[in-house]
Amino acid sequence: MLATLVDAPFDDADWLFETKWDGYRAIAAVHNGKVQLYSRNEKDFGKDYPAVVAAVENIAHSVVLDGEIIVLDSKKNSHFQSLQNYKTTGKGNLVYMVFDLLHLNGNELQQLTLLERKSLLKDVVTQLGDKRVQYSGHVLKKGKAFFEKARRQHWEGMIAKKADSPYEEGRRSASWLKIKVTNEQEAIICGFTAPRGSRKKLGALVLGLYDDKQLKYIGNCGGGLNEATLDMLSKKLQPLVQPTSPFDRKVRTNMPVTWVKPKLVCQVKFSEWTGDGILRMPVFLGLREDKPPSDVHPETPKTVQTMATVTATAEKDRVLTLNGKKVNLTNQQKIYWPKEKITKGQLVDYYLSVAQYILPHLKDRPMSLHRFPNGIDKPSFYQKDLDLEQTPAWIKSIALHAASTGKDVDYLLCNNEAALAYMVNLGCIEINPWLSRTSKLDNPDYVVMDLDPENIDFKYVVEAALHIKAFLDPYKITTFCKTSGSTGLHIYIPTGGKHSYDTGRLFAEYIARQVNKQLPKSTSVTRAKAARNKKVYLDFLQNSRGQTVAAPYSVRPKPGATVSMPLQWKEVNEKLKISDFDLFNSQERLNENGDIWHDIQTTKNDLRKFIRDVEQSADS
DNA sequence: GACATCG
DNA sequence: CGATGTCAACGCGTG
DNA sequence: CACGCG
Ligand SMILES: [Mn+2]
Ligand SMILES: [Mn+2]
Repeated sequence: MLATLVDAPFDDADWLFETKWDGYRAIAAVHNGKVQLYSRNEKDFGKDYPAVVAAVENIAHSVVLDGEIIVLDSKKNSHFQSLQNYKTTGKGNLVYMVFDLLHLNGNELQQLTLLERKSLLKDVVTQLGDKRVQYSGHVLKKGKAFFEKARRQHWEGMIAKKADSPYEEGRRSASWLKIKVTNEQEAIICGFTAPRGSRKKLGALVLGLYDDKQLKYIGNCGGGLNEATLDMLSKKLQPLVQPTSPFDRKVRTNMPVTWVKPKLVCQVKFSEWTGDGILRMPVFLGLREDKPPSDVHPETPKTVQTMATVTATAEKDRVLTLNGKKVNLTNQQKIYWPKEKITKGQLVDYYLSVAQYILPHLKDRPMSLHRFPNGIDKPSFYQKDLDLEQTPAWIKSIALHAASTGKDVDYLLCNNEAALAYMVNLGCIEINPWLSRTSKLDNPDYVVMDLDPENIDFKYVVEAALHIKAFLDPYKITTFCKTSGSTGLHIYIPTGGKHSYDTGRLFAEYIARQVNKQLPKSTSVTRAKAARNKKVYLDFLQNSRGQTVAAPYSVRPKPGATVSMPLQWKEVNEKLKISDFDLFNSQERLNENGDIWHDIQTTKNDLRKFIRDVEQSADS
């Protein structure tokens, strides 16, 4: 379980607050006196910290502990530097500071509340009675005061945890928030400058990180480098020297640079980011040998999606200037998710933060508005027809004829941030675009298979999805899968706009019926609910003009503020859960991986062979 | 959520 | 003035 | 044509 970085402390009775210890995160599994100690990348720590192993060995139970390996100074502070020092010199008060208990004597505890788990953990630690294993305490509710203490003590920061939260394995969670006193950032060493004056070996480190998959220059760091550190860095960097810059773009450094392969990761602290994304006053803190360079991304404080900002942005209304238009945002503090206490303002912030990724999937597509003006637990309604009288003039729309009512409908087009924010302000929690665009309204860009489980375990949805992929793979047809964010999965099959809705629907029906033949027990192609109880409904009927599917990266009006998340096919497995992706953790995935559905519009599938088989089956 | 109408 | 009321989809399949 | 369904 990882913490989400936020930017300000808060008081809340549902939360508890712990010291943020500065060392290496480590899991210890103790079973029959045997100990496994490892990092969150499953790197074995046992050999590096035999003292910790020796201490936890004496625990008289079978346990799995979560904690941080640190060096405590006389003031009970931890510094990453001291731990580095311990590794080379063996000096310092090494402590395994534990804060969670996952298993106890064969019982899985993940589903207990945090407070229940910590209470059991405290008993285990007390019973052990070894100074090398300590229990990380907490304060309840008063986060602001605790943050002041963190500042005075020069801690790295504090962790806010939801008191009733379960333990979420391996995931970054909205129930654990990291609030830092100083800014820190992992960075990749990409080169170094020549030494000046009395300094030896090297002058400053040239740092970079991966932003949207691109290696980006983030500044030079000359602070925090003493003679021993310079010596160590120089030794490690020499073998990595290369003639050319690892950056795609030319970087402006004042000094000539010796470039190195971007392999070595370090931790720096800094005062702030400059406007053009450069670290101001960075100070080197140490190497992060536990981190692969590909994992180094901007750790931007999540100013927006937190308890913290709700109080900070406590104003009722906001006016944002987006795309040169003033967008009035009303009732920003209104609660849209009562249980999660997520506000309308947070929803706006989410969509603006992922706008660059979601907008390409919305451009020129008529929108079905599904409005929840009073949150997810109150009545909602659909709206397709805009009242152009009361719509800002800068909102683009298109008038389209509805066959069933014989009326013309003015559909909203969501082509920029301003329109997106406007939609959300109307109470649109989810974003429902057509499958076709204004340039070719009767030809969808993709055929969609909508997999809806009806009282059946999600693993059968995964199974059905993999069967659909396996069925299409032999035709060399590229398919894209995402969570629906509600209960099922969506599979998109790009058609290059070469076929009508009617044809696309026939494709989808053919696929659905074939897969239903393979999995008759667990799937159904019948829309009537009674006929598909305890089955996965292979819904092919969304492939029609005017019908919609929740867009990629759309939030859903569901508990947990889940998000429809594009997946790699290898992620479509037994571990996948709908709840893996929500309004809090989706941006981070996007910042790291970019839009993995970016290519869906340009993917060219040759469907000729497939069409032959569909026609053949229609004949017989 | 936005607007019209009522008391 | 605030309180209250009104309105905000559509296509497909089945019986 | 009304209704269920998403
Ligand atoms: Mn669905
Ligand atoms: Mn469906």
